[in-house]
Amino acid sequence: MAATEATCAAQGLQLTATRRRVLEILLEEHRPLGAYGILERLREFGHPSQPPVAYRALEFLTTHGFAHKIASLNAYVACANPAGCERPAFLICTNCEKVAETAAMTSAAPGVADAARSIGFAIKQEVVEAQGQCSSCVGNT
Amino acid sequence: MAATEATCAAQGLQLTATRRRVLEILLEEHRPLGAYGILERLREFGHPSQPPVAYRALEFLTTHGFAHKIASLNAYVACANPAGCERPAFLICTNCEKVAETAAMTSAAPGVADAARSIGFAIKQEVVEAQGQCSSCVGNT
DNA sequence: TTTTGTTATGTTATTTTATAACGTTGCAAA
DNA sequence: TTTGCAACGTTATAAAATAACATAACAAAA
Repeated sequence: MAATEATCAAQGLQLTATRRRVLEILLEEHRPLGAYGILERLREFGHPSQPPVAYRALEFLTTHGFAHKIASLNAYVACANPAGCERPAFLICTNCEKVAETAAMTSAAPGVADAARSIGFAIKQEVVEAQGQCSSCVGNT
Repeated sequence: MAATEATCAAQGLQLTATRRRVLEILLEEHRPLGAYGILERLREFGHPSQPPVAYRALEFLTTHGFAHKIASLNAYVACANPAGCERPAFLICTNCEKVAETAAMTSAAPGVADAARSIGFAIKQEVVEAQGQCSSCVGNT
């Protein structure tokens, strides 16, 4: 949260009340939350809670790397390392639903980078999401 | 298509009319098609076209590796190599919408595999999707 | 042959996820 | 002091996916 505030201050980004609240909600949960789950939480706090409210905040947060969308779940998580987040990849536990974010310094998927280079494909963005069981859940279910 | 037929025959899978038609539709398109796009095409051919029709066929096709879901697009593509498809990864052109499938022999994302190992996470499935521009589209848009 | 189990289909309705569109507000720069 | 811009509030709707339940087709068991 502090890192996010710092980044916003440094870059002149407006961390408005709703945006901040959505980020707080994501940080409190330790698992991905759907847009409508976020809306529910916002409602509890008396915020406006029509869908665009959540989607706008999420767009801001994901655009600037403060949160990420997990495409295979249609859900959102706070970034684990907002200060220096590049090419994030995710380990999604199908049992407890928690998500670990790997802060790969280099590409998480060099095999893909090689394949891309060989056919002249210019990669702009990577989505790398692994599903499985976290250490606490291995063996269960 | 031939490979798919062979696999179905070998494994006792029923490649029924609708399933076959959906796969043909995906093979004809050279780009990912949403479930409702598929339904439209089915309708043109006089097939029943309620949503579950497409989703059931897609579930069959994806479960057995004859097609893949592109999670970041909520869309589907025919598998480029149904005979020996493991750990597929995708290069998605944001300009022309075509998708190249890389048939990585090993994990497309070893960085993630390493991270997983180090925290005791057991990976069951990987989603690797890169967005960018294909060789024909680099420079455009 | 009839019954039974299984797999696939047909259909209606609903849920879940996401965006379009349009007016308003707050604030800073011209 | 108005003009421009970014963010917000709200209504409506689009797009994606699934729940639920009835029917059909067919092979194996009785």
